Amino acid sequence: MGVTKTEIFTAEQNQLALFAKVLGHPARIAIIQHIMKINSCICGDLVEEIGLAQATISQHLRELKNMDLIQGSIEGTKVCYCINPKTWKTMGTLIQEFMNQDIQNNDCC
Amino acid sequence: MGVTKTEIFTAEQNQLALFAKVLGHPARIAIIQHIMKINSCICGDLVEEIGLAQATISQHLRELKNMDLIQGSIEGTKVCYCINPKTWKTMGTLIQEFMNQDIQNNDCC
DNA sequence: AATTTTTATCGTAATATTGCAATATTACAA
DNA sequence: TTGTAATATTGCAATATTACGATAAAAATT
Repeated sequence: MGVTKTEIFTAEQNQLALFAKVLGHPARIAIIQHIMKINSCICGDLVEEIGLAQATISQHLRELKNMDLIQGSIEGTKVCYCINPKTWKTMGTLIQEFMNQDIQNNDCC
Repeated sequence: MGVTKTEIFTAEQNQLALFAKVLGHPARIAIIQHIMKINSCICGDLVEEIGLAQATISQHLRELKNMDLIQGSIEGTKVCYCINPKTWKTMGTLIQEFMNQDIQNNDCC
């Protein structure tokens, strides 16, 4: 079917999965890393930086925007993107909470 | 096309994306949380716990196994699963490294 | 041996994702 | 206002994912 049965899971499980999903593509990882590395907003150099077609990059940017992970502002003909710190922190907390569950009693398998 | 161009990204970007991708479904989040909660390996009660068909659960378990995030051992007619602590830690380090990049100069957008 | 229990696999349908060419849109420049 | 540059959107093809019924396999129980 290709359609996820979100209704049988908690809101937290669904949100965590959505965040993980948007990070689940190397292009989107690379985009975020590039914004971080430049240490300011990026304006237009993503297509050369990452080797994908302009339409494809735009699509990945839209997905990151849909999750509110990045925000853009129009700067003439260009559009500048940067991380949305609030969502970034929300995501970080959710992921960390999930990852930090301690693994105990794992001598059974 | 539906096929990711992994060859234009670094091994680390691809691996991080693969880990994120496998966490990008609420059923797999729920499976991991249940194993953690039980605090030992789980043997067979996943289908009732999560409301998906047995074949679907088995498929999600296979994906977690493919990423080496869980390991199973046969216990009679049942199969017991637990977290693979080594991969879990590897993933945690990768994700944390990625998440902890500091957001500075984000007053530009 | 026949039955039951549990899990894996196969096949299939429905939907989602990835990628790109073509085109639209928007703002600036000449 | 005509052209140029940058980005978004549309439409499409190829592939991937999700879900489940049916069936297989393997061990335990009767």
